[in-house]
Amino acid sequence: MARSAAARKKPVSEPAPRKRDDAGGAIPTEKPPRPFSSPYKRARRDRGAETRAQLIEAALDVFGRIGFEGAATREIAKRAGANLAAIVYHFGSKEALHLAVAEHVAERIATSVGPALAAAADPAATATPDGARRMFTRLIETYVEVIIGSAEAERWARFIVREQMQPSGAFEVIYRIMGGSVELATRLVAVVTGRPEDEETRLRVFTIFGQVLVFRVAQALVLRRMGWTAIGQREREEIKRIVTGHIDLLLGGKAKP
Amino acid sequence: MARSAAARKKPVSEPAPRKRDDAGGAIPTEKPPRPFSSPYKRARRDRGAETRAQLIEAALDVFGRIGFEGAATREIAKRAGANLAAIVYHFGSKEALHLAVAEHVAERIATSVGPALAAAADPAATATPDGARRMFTRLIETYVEVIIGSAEAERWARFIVREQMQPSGAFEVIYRIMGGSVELATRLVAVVTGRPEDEETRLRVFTIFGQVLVFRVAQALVLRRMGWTAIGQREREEIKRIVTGHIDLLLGGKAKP
DNA sequence: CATTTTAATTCAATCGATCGTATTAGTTTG
DNA sequence: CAAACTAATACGATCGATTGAATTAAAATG
Repeated sequence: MARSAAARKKPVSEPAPRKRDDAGGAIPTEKPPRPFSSPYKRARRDRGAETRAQLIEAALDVFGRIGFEGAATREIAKRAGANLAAIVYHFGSKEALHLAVAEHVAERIATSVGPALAAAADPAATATPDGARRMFTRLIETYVEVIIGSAEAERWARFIVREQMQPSGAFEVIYRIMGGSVELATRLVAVVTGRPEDEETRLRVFTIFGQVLVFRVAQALVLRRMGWTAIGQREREEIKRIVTGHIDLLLGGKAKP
Repeated sequence: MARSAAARKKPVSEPAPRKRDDAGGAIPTEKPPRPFSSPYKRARRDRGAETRAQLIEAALDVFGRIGFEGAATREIAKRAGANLAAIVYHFGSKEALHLAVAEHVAERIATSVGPALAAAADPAATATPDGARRMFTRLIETYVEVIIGSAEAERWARFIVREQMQPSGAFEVIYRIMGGSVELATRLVAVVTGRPEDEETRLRVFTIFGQVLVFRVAQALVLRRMGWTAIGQREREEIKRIVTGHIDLLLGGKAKP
């Protein structure tokens, strides 16, 4: 009864034109893409795109800091400069917004590490142990920049780690890109060491990722211990140097440069 | 007016007789300690100790999983088998309970890694690089057990990681024990490598801790990637083997066993 | 030893505030 | 105008916290 009116009004449950086919290797641009140039047919300029984007950005921050249950939709709307009803209008529910944030994070990560991933997936570049090692090192350096570099990644990390500790439906979305990265990295390491992609190799890859990850998830401890106020370019280069040096030590004697 | 009655009744804001002098290296027993034998003066038996302990245990779990803001005091009280009002009665507020949990975690960690820390701090055992290496390896193995070992430690870890990503007053409490561990580990590594405790050495120690930490903060990813359903004894031993092997590779050629 | 007193603790009921969501009227735009 | 979108308000549920009475057991008293 009371449903009919609502059903007529809202385009919800088809979360947005933000949807892409299936993403994959494509590299989306930073800004929300315009639908077309302007055949002004049904394609009215998506006025709500900006609101959606701001809601997602605000939600990413609030969900990451406070957690899903604790996060208040009013706070998210306020930070996004949007109306409270906009959340339900654009996404359908708080939970759907949470999922949209996960998809956004997955997309942004794909954008950030996509080039390095694509390069590493090139069979030609990974034919020899030396080539694989160079690709792997580059991949890890990229991860250093992404994971502890950008302020944006700080928000991603909070959101993702929360999902790790209490996985929800959003974990599935995140896993697609994360799992692929780990899988690719494992293949590279297997080539470098000349060993199969067995349990040991997979675990070793995780420990290498952990060497970067620690600077993100234990950052409060790191900053205090190191006497740093922030991890800037200098600190990042130093971390890169240490970690790549460790990789050389761990994956066998370093080849000539 | 309405205050006088309340003021008379509650012992709050002096959180409990649970308070110890300053803890430190002492190893508290599991059960709440009796005040004295019984000079039956003012020392009545602390009936509320058990309720407090159960509230802290329940709060540790709920805070760790849901986060501070999202956690419901009703849920905590329910899990503790206590009344909702017991939280305010024993701790004063939800936030004070959060701090009490942090202190509890710090105490329990001190108990768990205390022996390994004390052994590692013994000057005699760390006089030679080989001795220092053995101590460091033992320390890391202890951390594997603590961080990804017991079910209890799993709850600690969730709580601590949350504090790292969004430090609150509880971070200060946790840092006391964590910072000391990192400092000691750095000293050991410096002895092993024969290098000073400079920035590089400190960073290297973090990367080694990261190799363990990753199995906690990215556990959902690890489980799915490895095809595990949980990290049990077998998986833990495998992780220990990998990480200690890495330590040998990283800190210089392994000495004879 | 029996009783009363007293403080510590637990309990159910309840408060105002805020939560996510629903509803409806109004505004903007092609 | 019709569709897309925002603003404002309402609603039932749940939040952390408060209250005052009931319960408990040690201490004081006779």
